[in-house]
Amino acid sequence: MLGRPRKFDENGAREVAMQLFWAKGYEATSLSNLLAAMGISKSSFYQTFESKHTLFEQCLNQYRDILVSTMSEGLANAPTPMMFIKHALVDVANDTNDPLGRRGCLTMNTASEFSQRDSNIARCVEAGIQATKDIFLQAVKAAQADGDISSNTRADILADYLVTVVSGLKSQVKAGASRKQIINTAEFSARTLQEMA
Amino acid sequence: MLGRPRKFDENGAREVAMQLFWAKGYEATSLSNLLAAMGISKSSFYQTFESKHTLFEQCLNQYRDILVSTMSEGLANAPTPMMFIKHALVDVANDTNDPLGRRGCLTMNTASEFSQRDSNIARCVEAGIQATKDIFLQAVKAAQADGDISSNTRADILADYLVTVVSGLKSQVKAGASRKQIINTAEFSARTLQEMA
DNA sequence: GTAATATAGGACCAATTAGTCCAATTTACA
DNA sequence: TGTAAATTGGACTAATTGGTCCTATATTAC
Repeated sequence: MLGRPRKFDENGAREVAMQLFWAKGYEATSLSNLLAAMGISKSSFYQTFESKHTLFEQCLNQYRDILVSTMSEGLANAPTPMMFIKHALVDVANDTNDPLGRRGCLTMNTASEFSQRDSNIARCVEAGIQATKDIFLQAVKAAQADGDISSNTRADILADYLVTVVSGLKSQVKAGASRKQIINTAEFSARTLQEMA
Repeated sequence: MLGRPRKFDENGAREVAMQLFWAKGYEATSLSNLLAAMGISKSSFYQTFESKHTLFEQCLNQYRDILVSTMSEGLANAPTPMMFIKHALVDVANDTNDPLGRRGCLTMNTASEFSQRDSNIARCVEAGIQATKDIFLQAVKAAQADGDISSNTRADILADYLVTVVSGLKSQVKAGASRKQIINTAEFSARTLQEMA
């Protein structure tokens, strides 16, 4: 290794950028915003991350990876798969606590902002959705094996349903829904899985 | 009435603008885009609509009004309230047919883009959500009276649930979900209402 | 010491943005 | 015919955007 070593932590800076993109969206996050938050100069930025767009794609993937590992751990550590599912739904209500929480899901925010206009981004978005769907699918199959969820409906349909409901709940939070309302909707959705014939 | 009459149709121009905002979002729709689509000059634009932001608020309200009247008619003309609800869910699948359909819901798109940053917009968004919620509430109560939906769950909770699921479905379409997947999820959601004890 | 690399900072750029203003023109009605 | 109002189009702002480039400096390994 030759030359002066990097003073800032690349992953840390990317994490900061991800938080900004998550809260404000891609377009609304200006380069100045990024530089200020990341605490680096424009020169360092372009040397390290190539462009705003490249950095954004990295952030999208990082978000997905974090989400996947968080969910996987959640599933592994949950008392039962069904309790993991229920928690995944009801936990969205906690996003209502501080204003910072009302930022939705970076993947779905991105889908909304410009997956239609950028096929690279669209692929990142689809990969992100698929990743969480896979975890829900695992959980549903296990819950069906446990008898907590009826096997009359195909597991992949239930996984799609869960992804849809969670993304709907996150949207509602972002749109201003109350904590109580999110809890009610989440609990009802969980009940539908348990009580369907 | 004095002076030269307006050559273009104000409501028509607003409608065109609404379509653009709906498809691309507020920021991504530039003034040039608007002028070209609306077919008027910059001078006429500012004389008639005051500003891009003002026009956008008008479009949001117009969108809500159209949605409300469409849904109200749908409910009034449906064979049963339950069939209206089911149709509202399954019909989202038709958005997958042409790429133009994959633009989500203007109200929720707006919530995602910048309801956090603009309290006026946030109020428009909340009013829009409340309006569709009210119609679903009406439908649910009627379906409960018909015995098509159990009365064991409060109607307002089911209305919130419906708003959440529909917005989730629209998000999934925008993110690239297949028609089949939307139909499956929508039909399952409809079944949950019918079969819950 | 020297080569290699990272740093900060600032000059610079071309493009785009929403918005203002003005002049010239068109159209109606009284 | 004159006045009021709407039209177009273009000139013009001030600001911001993402991005490039250059210089000077700092820090490391060899």
